[in-house]
Parts: sequence; C-alpha cells; structure tokens
Amino acid sequence: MLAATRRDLLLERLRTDGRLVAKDLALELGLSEDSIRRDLRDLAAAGLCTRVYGGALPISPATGDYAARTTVATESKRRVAAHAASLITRGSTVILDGGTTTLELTRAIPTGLECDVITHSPTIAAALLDHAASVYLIGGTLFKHSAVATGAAAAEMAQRVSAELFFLGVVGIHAEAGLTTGDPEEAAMKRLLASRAADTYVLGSSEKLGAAARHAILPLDEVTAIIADPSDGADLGALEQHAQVIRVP
Amino acid sequence: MLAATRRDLLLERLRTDGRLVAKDLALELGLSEDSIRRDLRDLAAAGLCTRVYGGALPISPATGDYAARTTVATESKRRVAAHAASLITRGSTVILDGGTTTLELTRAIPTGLECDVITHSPTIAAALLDHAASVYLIGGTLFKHSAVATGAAAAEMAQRVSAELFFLGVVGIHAEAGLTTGDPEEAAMKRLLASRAADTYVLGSSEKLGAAARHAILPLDEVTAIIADPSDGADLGALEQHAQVIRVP
DNA sequence: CACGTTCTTGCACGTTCGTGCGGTATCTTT
DNA sequence: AAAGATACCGCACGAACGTGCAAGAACGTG
Repeated sequence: MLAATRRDLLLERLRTDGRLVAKDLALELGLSEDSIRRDLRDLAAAGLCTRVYGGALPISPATGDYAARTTVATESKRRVAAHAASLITRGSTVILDGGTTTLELTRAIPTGLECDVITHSPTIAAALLDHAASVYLIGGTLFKHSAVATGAAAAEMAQRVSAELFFLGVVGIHAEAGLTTGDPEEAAMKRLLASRAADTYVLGSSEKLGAAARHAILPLDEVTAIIADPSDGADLGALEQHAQVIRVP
Repeated sequence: MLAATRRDLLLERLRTDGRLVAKDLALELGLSEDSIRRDLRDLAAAGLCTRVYGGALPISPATGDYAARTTVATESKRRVAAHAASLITRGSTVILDGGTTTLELTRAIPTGLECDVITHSPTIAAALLDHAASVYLIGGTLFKHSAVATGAAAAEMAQRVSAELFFLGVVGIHAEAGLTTGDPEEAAMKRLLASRAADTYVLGSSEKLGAAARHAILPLDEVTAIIADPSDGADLGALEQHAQVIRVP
C-alpha cells in the first residue's frame, strides 16, 4: 500500500470511528507502530487530527452537540462576558438572556454582588445559586435546544417585569441582517425581553460578528450597544454605522 | 480505551448524570480509583469540573451548600428515587418537586422516556435538557436554599397546571407531625403542587423517616403513598396507620 | 545500465507518560 | 474521640513516544 493511500485511509477511519489507536492500526496494516506514529504525527502537523497518547482524535473533540457544550469558552467569549459583567452595579436589576455567552457572563459576576437578576434560563438560574444576587425565574415551556423558557406563559411573565439592563445573546450580528437567531419563538422572546429593559447590550464575541441566522431579533439601531471583541480583525466599521460598538480591550 | 477518550467520557457523564463518583467509575471502567482521581484532578485544573469529596460536580451548579448536598446521594436516596422513577409511564404528566431526592429521581428517568415534566426547580429542568421529556418550567422568585421558584408568580403558574403524578420531597416524615419542611413559603408551594396532581407520592429516603421540621406541608393521609426505604429498620408501622407505605426492595 | 538521491520502513535506545500500589494525611461519620 | 472512607504522595513498572541509524525501495540522472 502506498504511504499516501494509507494517510487517506487513516483519515477516513478517523471520521468513521472517531478515533485512531496506533497499536491496532499497526497490527491491522502490518506495519510497525513507529510508522503509524509517524503518520499520525504528520497528520497532526497538517492540522487534520489531534495527537493524543496512544493514538489520535478528530480536531473537534468528540461528537455532536456534546462538543458544542464542553467546548471551553473561547477567549473572546470570556473577554466580552467579563466586560459585560462589569456593567452590572450594586442594586441594579438586569435581565440575562440564555446561551453560552450569557452563562459565561453569569460566571463573571462577582459572587458577593447584590443585584436583581431576571432570567428565563434554568441553567443561568442554577449558576446563580451561590451568588448574593436575587433571582427571578421566568417559567414556561422549556425550549431544549437553547435551554430557555419560551411560549405564552413565558411571554406573559416577561411582560410583567422591567429592568435597567438586558444582556442579549445572539447567533449572528450583521450590518444588514441585524441581530439574528435560529428559532422564531426564541427571537420573539428575546425581542420581548429587550422591550422590558431600559438598555439592551448585545454580547458580540468574535464568532458572531458578520454572521447571520434565519430569524431576525432586532435591527442594530434598537440596541444600546454591542459589546464586541475586535481581536480577530472583524470589520467593526460596518456595524458602527448602525449601532454603538464597545470594544473590549 | 485511550486516556484522552476517557476524559471525554467523564465529561459526558458529568453532563448527563450531573455528578461523577470516583469509586463507581473505577469499577465500571476497570481502573484504579487513583487513575480516576487523577483524571478528575486534571479536569478540575482545566476548569471543566469541580472536585468534591468522593468525585466531582459540574462547574455551574454552584459550590454552595446545595451542591454539597447533591454529592451525598445516599444509597437509600438512590433506591427510593429509582423506584419512584419507575412509576412514570410513557406519555404521562408528572410534577417534580425540588430537592436532592427529586434530583436523584430525575437522573433515574430513562433518557428516552417521552413524558411531560412540570417543575419549579431550575436544577431539575437543567438536568432534563438531554432527556426526551418535554419540560414546563414554573417561574417565580428563586428561593436559594432549596433552589426552587416560589412566591406569588410561581403560585399563579402552578395553579394553571394539572398532572397525574406529583413527587413530593420533604425534610421530615413523622407519624404525628406529618410531612414537614423548613420554610413556610416552600411548604405552601408544595401543598399547592400536590393539589394539582391526581396522585401524590412522597419520597421517603431513610434519613427522612421519623424526622420533623418546623413547617407542615400536609397530613399523612392526604398523600397517595410514601415511597420508603426500610433498610435502616425505621418504624414504618407507625406511618402505615396514617398512610399507604410502599417499601422499596 | 550505473549511480546517487530521496523516501520509507523497522529497530534500538533513552525519555516521557499512564497506571497501580503502599504509606500517610485528611475528611466524614458515628 | 474513634473508625472508616477518601485523598494525596512517592515509587516502580510497563506502555508509548521521539530520535538516530541503517537497510531497502523508488526515482531521477548521466
């Protein structure tokens, strides 16, 4: 077998099995483990797999949505979340949207900070259990994909609250498409929550900038500001023509 | 199995079970507890879990006293929870109370079981995210100590639901004092939830039997049955004069 | 065809990593 | 306070790793 063919076979195996074990491959292909290791080393160097002790794994660890969840918050996400958290002052009332970025924001809130938090995300509510913040949970039908309460009951409850700040998580922030997300029901809920707060801040970690999803939440000019991380050189100029952009350092 | 794969598996377990027990994992994976402990230590160092005595817990659900209690799911609690979970049938609607025992019940529900769950506990709602069950979350003011929504808004929402089963968690089950808990507001909420279900089952792990707290929830004769674990030789006879008692094997 | 170059492969060596075990320290529970 | 469970530390052993080296194959060139 050609060495190049073998590399392809390894990659295909990696796709189907989700992992490569040096020992097994050596036995199966009738080669020494050294050769397999060399292959794995080269593939890893080419950025096609991740080398681990005993074999190799795909670049994105594991499979499916599990990967999305365990993915450690990107540095960008953390920076944006930290800055957003710094806007919360003692005694203020804030609404926290659902999502991984707002969860990161929740973790960035000082444990001892006394404030009022309103959220429709049970995940965020649970994360605030050991905080001094008092929590008002908006109930309703749980939308599994993004782990937030939605529906008529949630809307009714949301309509009765009001806050100073709303931290909005989105899927995409685009100069023309505005703020977007993947589900219409979710979009409506976000819109409603925004209407219940005096100021709305959008959490714009780098992967959101320039992206757009199917369902519009709000146009850019209806939010107070976008907290954005310009580190990847995204074009913030286009956004700034429609909304105020806060650059995190 | 690759060591790296094992770490991923642990993280996935952590997400589905909400906890990792070193002893069990060692037995299940055929490794020494030391290796598992090393894994847990590394994962904790990477900020992916929180190390606790006996295993590890997710980062988010706090490190406060509530989290501490979730670790020590006694064998008794597990048995009672498992039996309670077996009462839930496909397509049925159940109300789950908050608390550590009902959280254990939640984990005992088969992931693929299609049913409707109503709960006022964000922790339980979060634990059901990867289940087939559809979840209706009752919102309201979050009562930190037991991590459930209470207050007027919660009561109003609870009044509108109805279910076949209600699984009630309590602090004490006493022949004379009846079912009791530590907070009056919480007691009222439990009472209300019980009125919304056709049948109410009390989760009576061994440490509850014979105990009594300050605030009464219901007299014993107003519940369908107490699911009790008689393993520690508690006096079930006295209870049986007031309520039906289901002994778990 | 002859020769040198390059690439691949397997082996040997020292190094690193993962694992289990014994001992000791610490925590939990009675 | 004592007993049991759990955790951490250091050690030893084996597996996996990387490197250097030599043998062989494939290739290009004269």
